[in-house]
Amino acid sequence: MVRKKPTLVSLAEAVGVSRQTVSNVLNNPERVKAATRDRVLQAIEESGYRPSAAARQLRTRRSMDLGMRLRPAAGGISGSVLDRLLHALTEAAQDSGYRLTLYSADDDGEEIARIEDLLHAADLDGFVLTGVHAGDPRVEWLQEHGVPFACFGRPRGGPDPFAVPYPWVDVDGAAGTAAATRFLRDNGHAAVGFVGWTADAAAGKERRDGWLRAMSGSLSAGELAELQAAAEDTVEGGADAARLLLERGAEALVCASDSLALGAFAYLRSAVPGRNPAVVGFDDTPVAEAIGLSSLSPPIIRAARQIIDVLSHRLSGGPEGQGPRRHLLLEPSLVVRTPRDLGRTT
Amino acid sequence: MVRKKPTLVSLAEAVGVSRQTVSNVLNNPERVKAATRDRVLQAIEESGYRPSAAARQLRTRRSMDLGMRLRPAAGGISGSVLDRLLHALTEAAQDSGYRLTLYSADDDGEEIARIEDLLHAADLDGFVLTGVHAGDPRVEWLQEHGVPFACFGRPRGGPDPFAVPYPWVDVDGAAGTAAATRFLRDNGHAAVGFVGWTADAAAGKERRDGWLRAMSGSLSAGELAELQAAAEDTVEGGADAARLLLERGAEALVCASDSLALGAFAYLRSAVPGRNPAVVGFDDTPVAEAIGLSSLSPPIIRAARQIIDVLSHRLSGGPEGQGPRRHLLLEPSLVVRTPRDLGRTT
DNA sequence: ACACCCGATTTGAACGTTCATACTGTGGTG
DNA sequence: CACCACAGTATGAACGTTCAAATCGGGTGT
Repeated sequence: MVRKKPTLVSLAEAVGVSRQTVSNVLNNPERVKAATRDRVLQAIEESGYRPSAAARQLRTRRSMDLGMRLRPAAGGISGSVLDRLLHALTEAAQDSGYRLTLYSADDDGEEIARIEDLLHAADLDGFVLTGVHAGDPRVEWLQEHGVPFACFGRPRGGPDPFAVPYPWVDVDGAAGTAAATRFLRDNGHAAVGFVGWTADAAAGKERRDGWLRAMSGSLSAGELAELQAAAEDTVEGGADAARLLLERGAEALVCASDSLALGAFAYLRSAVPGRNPAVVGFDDTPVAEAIGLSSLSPPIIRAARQIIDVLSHRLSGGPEGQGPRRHLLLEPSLVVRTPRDLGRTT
Repeated sequence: MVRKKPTLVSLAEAVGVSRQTVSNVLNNPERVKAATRDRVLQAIEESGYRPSAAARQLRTRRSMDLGMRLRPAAGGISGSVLDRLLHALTEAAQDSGYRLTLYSADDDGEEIARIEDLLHAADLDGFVLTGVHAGDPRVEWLQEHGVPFACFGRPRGGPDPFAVPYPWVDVDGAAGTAAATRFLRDNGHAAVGFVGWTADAAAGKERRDGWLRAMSGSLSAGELAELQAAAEDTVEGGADAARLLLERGAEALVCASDSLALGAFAYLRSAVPGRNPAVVGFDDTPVAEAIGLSSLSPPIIRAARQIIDVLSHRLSGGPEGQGPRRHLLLEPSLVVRTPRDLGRTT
């Protein structure tokens, strides 16, 4: 059976020093003589001592605990990005000695209430925000109350995101679509089309710009205008857009999402039976892997690492000027797959 | 600006009572006179007081915090079930006043180490286990140390799951496939085939049994044997199996997973161009919705509710005999969709 | 009138840690 | 030789809560 939990005091008298010395071994090792330190460390090891988070938190008002909202209806084919972020954040936080606490809220206002709750009651040290937009009330509230936070996603729809004082990481959509476009062109497709969204202007425009950048030079502006289409972010939308662009002479397609790409993929399959569809999606969702669709994979692990690093630096009172960059744009990597042919399998 | 955080003491002297009275208003309201209670409650309201979780935890050795492991490679098309469970658990826990803390671990042994950590350091009150199997070392360890826990998923591969002393919730696979089979038969398909897994015997067998139950009576055992196939849990596997069963006369298919169903769906699409494929998947993953595939939706929210209820009952020292059932099998519900036709959209 | 009980409230102590400060001994300095 | 600096260690207090036990004012019963 397990003996009674060891504490600083019980450990101290076992070793024959004072509790503060043991505490120092853990928190300020340089203050204690090497010989003493070793004896204490060994005793800690043997007893399996773990400092009580509650006691420490009560004294220091820090919990080593970060909060993140779990969006309720994260469903949909691309909801998975946030889920993957969550996984990566959990690991990154754990590696840095932090814990991750989840909460749910239906809207921004409710989230603020939850944050206030957790801040007062549980002394959370910082928060990870997703889906921030210009004039976001959560950002305002957190800044006003001096609460550390970091965002996944730039604040869209406002002034230059690089000018805001708070940290964020984001995926460089333009770099992604540009890389995908170059890849398709290098593989012999001169006329690469782009399928974007009708809604969500900012992110969609960025992804289109990447394609545009990689295409310009070889085609006229008029020709390029013919090679792009906008649709709702659904499979049907993608199929419709693919049909349209195919008629206009597109030979390959870069899509703003995997949903669109899935539709385009399926359409090309049935419309041009002989050939494998040259389609690239965005976000590299599980479906893409399942059906063998090439897609742009966001560097979620890097992003999570960055979020934790920047929060951890801020929380340990690191120097203002130094530390990880405040704003970070990460390029997605193109995952190339060969489409699975399901119709005629042997 | 925010005033200094109120505490029991500051509140108490503001109202003119002792700290213990305020504490009692919160924890044992019946002990304090109605008039006093009202005065205190109002003061709490006005001041926005929140009891300090750390102080409470230090004193009571309870954290109101539950732990759950986030599996590292939860990817794949059906990883989403656990993610959806996580969402539902977050909400259910929050509703019951608990918080959810995540941790990651690469295997069961590492998970035990993490649990021990969190137990000592953070006083977690209980854990949610996923993917338990017969002779699971985590279960053994938790039981031995008297730590409350609840499982999502029955312990497979051992004796009767209903005989184990610890609580679990699970999805009734047989009920699901039986319902799907009946649905297809009611819609005029006499020969409904089943596509199962080669691996993962227990869960796969159960899903097949449901189909068998719903089919038996109308067909001979020999005919039924012809109408089932086993494949790897991939899209190609599903397509291959669909082709095979189609040749053997199947008119509709019930599949053990959405991956298989997706493959079968795609195959039927291209093999029998005129008709909409009559295929039902399992788990109702986002892909199913995207492409219009009917699927069996596991009652995740109910399951989460149950897990929290059973843990919460145990933790608040509820009577052994009463409270929520220890073992709960929940029937998935069939989500019927009309397939999207992407080839010939107008 | 006295002892007694009971509901309502208060007080002292404890949970395990860290901060601020106080103490010790040793070696160097005026 | 008295003094000081300093590294190393020890002590008191505090963080905010809850448990256990003490106190306070009325009634009641005899």
